Amino acid sequence: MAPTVPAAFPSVGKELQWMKYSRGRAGHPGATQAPVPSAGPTRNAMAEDSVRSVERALSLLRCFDLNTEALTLTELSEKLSLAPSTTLRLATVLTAQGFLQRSKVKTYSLGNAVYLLGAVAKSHFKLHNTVLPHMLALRDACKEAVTLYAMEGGYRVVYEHVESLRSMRCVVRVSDRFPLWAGAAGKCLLAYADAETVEEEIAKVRPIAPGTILDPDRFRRELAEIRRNGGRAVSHGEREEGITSTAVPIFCAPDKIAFALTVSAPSSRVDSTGLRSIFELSIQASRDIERLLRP
Amino acid sequence: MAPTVPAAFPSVGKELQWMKYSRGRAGHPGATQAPVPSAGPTRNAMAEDSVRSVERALSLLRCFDLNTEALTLTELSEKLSLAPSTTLRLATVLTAQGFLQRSKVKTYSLGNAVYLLGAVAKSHFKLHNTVLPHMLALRDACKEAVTLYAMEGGYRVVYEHVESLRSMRCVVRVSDRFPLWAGAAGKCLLAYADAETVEEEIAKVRPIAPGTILDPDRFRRELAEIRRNGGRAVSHGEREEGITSTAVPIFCAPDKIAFALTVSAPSSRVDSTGLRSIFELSIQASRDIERLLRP
DNA sequence: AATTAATTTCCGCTCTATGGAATTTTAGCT
DNA sequence: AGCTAAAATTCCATAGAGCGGAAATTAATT
Repeated sequence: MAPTVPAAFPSVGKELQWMKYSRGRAGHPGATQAPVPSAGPTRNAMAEDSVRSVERALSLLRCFDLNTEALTLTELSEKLSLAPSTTLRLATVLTAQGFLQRSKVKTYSLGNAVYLLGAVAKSHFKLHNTVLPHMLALRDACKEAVTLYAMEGGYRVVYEHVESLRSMRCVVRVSDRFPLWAGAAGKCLLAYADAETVEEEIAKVRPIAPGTILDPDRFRRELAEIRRNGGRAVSHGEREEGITSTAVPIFCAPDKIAFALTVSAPSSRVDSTGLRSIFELSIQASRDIERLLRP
Repeated sequence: MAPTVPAAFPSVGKELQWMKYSRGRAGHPGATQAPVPSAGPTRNAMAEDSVRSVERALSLLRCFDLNTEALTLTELSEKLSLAPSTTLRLATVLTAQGFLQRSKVKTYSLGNAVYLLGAVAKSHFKLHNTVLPHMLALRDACKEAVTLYAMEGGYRVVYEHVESLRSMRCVVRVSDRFPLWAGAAGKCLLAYADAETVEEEIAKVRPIAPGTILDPDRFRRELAEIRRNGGRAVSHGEREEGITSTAVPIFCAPDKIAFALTVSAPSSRVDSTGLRSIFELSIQASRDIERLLRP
């Protein structure tokens, strides 16, 4: 059902978790993507050991993302499919504990407790602390932006990012989420996903850039090709016009992908020999990182 | 009762929240401080609108701080005064949602959801985005470390910090917490707190550095003096030997302090004229920041 | 002022969340 | 290894926490 997320190196003290999303409900046309955390009556039969109110409270926190700074009570209760009274109660508790804050115009946003806890998490995050140096080195070698993606809840989300130093750069932010069905990282991650997940993603495809792969068969063939190449994936403007990017997998076990490591650049700066050297450097970095994340 | 925290500029979209702490239970002797979030049966009579399980789950998250990377189930349930079975259930839900992660040795630590949400909170945090530039400017002017503290749960916690560029520096980390009864920032914050809070803090005093003010009367007199000086506070090795630091208040309303802005340096680098200029620069920065946070 | 929408309070019912006790697993010793 | 103690996990009957509908209040809009 829900796209199972390959658990990352358990030893890293960092395991990616599944997340269930409700039907995408179109959303604002503006933002690239905006998944809706479901906390509603979608109580999938099983789901043992649920502490419903806690699950809901956490889903409430997840309603906020880089493009969603503030939400009203109504918006929250709609996103969560919860009664306004229930939503209010949860929001009140979260606010009292500093996980949310309320503006005088009665909108909620993430509170200082999240900010502070985030700093704590960051300081302990092995991923952050050990991988970033390697990404920096790769950036310096390629002179282009380097990003680390993981699959999560039907998206690829940015876990780490290092900007290029050129004045024209490709920039994303930690916590940004993009579709799996467009772009090198998406294909790389999907190449090692189960067929079910792949089909789910293929069903979502829609043209968002000139290079978007619209033909399902071509998409499937490309995934197979990528797997045959040990995970190397390229995209020419699939997600955004004029960007060429490469992706290589970071495995936590044979054929079990944890992350995709990408290098992104304006297409004009990348020729075929450049591409080859980027892959070489990326693969090397990937090997190093895999070793780092091992037990 | 619980030390009431002065609400910061409500308009900033950032309001500091109270938090209740149980008796300090000594804690490790190593770390400077380690408050224990109470989620236990200390259900203070009132406390309406409680969603107990959510409150407990949030307290569980708060068990982790910069000095507490991982905790076992038992440690958690002790910290929270909850039955192991209850703690396990909460921890399981938090883990399933990515707010916690479990290592193979069965210790819990903060999960990637916290890391990612923290990035979101940071990107929206007006405080972070508007204040930091001013702190950087102050650092450049003073050539010394600049830190922003707020009072919270009987501590002063670091909200922002900019390091000095000298090779000998005073460094703290966002989310670090220190006592209110030692150091310039603590005195500055207490100078505008209510008498009850002040007395609570005075009761906690113990010698942690050569400069610690042990005499209650002297402490009270100094707070009065600070208030008379518009909030300017100095510390000579009160919290840590060899560090001199200054603090000035950032008000959100007349006599309502939101933050303390400090400059910290090795005592050897600060003479009385240096101190005067630091205060001048700090006050100016404080004014600027207050204006920024106004609306 | 009138209308509508959003927020908040209230309350009775249901099923969730609880913690003690029992069981299993893990860790620590000899 | 075998044994013991501690920690983790499962189970379950029960209390009462959390739920959401509906009403009341407040704010926004015309």
